Amino acid sequence: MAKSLQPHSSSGVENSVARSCSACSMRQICLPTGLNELETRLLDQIIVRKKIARDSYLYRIGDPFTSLYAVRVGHFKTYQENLAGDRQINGFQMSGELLGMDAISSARHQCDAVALDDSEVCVIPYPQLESLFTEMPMLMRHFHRVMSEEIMGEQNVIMILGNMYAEQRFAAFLINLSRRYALRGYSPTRFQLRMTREDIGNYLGLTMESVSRMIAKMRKEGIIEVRQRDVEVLNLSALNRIAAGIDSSSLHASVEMPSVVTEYNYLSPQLTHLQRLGILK
Amino acid sequence: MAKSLQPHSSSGVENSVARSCSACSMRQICLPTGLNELETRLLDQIIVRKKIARDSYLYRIGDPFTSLYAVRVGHFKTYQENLAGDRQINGFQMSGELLGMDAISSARHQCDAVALDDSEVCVIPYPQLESLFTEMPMLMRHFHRVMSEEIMGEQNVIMILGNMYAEQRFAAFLINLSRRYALRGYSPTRFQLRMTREDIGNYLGLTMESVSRMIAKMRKEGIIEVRQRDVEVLNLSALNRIAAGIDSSSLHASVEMPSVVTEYNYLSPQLTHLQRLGILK
DNA sequence: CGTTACGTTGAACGTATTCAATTTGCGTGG
DNA sequence: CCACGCAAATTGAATACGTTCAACGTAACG
Repeated sequence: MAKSLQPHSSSGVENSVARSCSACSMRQICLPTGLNELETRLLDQIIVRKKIARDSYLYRIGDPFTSLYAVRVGHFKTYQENLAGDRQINGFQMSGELLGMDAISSARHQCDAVALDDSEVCVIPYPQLESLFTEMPMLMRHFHRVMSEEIMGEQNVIMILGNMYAEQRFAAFLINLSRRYALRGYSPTRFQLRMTREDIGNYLGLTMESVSRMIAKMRKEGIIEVRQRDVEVLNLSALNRIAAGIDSSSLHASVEMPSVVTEYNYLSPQLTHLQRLGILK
Repeated sequence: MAKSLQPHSSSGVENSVARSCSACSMRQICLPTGLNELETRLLDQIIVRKKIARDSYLYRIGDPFTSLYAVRVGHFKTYQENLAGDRQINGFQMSGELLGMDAISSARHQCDAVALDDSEVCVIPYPQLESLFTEMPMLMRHFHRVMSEEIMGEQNVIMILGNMYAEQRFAAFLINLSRRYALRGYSPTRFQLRMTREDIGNYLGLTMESVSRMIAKMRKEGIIEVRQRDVEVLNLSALNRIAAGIDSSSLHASVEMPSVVTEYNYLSPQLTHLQRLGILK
């Protein structure tokens, strides 16, 4: 194998392991979950990394499908486009999440995937991945779980879009982000929005203006604090109540009170009631 | 193997093959697609059939996940439920389609699945199915395509719910049904709605009343004829234009005119532009 | 033939959108 | 360092789309 093309290699002994799945902080969330050392190494051998600059495409609608992509660093959005040129954002992806699974059946990508930050992905050639499945049932099983999670996640979006008011939608959106950051070891209450208000609105089936109004409302009620794209969740249970649609807005949301809604456990691998109900991913 | 438990067996030589995938009219659409005779037989061995009466559950939210289900006869709806008890229908399933894939990751069903007709399903024990994948790469690959199609289908719903007006939504709904019936050898222009207006509205993020009004509007414009649940599509290209959002309603929709929208091919296994755009499944 | 579930239609209402004006933040150049 | 220009975000007022509420129809079934 050729030496690293990266400048500033810390030493000459830097080898493939140093940049392998085993050394990746996302290995408990990403594809190698549950694999042993040897298996991880086998998976490593088919993966290469790739940097994607902010606002540039990872892939585009119609591109031939060759690989899945795991986000290593950064964030992405994926969207469809209709004949009139309107876009619908399907989701925002962060580290450890897989992109491109919707392209398997048609062999062409069905979405555009755009980096929201300067990002880095692991390129996973799909035919080789499928070949590995035969030798590595654990990998296959986990892959199926990942696809199933993707389906669940989209069902949650369907619930949001089909059944919720603007305020509920935005609350559900924040809760979802909160939980995903918590899973990655980040704060569930303080994080940055990586996307514009317009992107959020598009994703939630609202306009940018409506999103802005929901933010203003929740700020006024002391549920969140937002400066630019920095979000602080001040009252998560109020957010949960709003998303669940059991918050009569006559109640003072800032008053913490025993609630019917079970507080969810940010780190539990088990699904909570709220997740099951589509409020969380 | 025991003799058939069914009454009225036409003869004593009726064996397992007579009720196998090889003999099933859905084999080109369902799981055994692409398998050879031997492989199909292996798949058969893990499958049993089950009848589900109209309005009864195939599975319920929270049920332990043991099997996937392929619809053999009849129709189903699947829906999620939120804390307030509101339901959101995720989809309607017809013959040859697979149910339960959203349960793989959590090992519990995430939806209720209810039969809209007296129906029959093939019960596919999931652990055994996964075991087969190791020996039958074709089966595995097709399964991945099926899951990927499920993801695509849900992305289409997201597009409908996030981006379309009531009229577009209903048009997209009809087009989707039309195409799926066509794939099964039925008429793309005459079919029965198996669900109530309320179910349609729920699925499309509308009320029953709105659906009713859209039907009335399209009838008045000569695009469809509807009597009870019998639908006849009189002007499919108008329907396509409406769904695509390129139909200025000032134009007389009943006048057939050259359109930017490519007429889609009902039977092509290839994805058309419209499908890709989320208007079709 | 009444009962019930499902569907249609009309009118008033409400939520989110549209359109427009302003504000804020940030990068660039004078 | 401030001025400028641009993109993103906020806010307000008018409008529109679909909902809600209510009354009426229609078909299936005992």
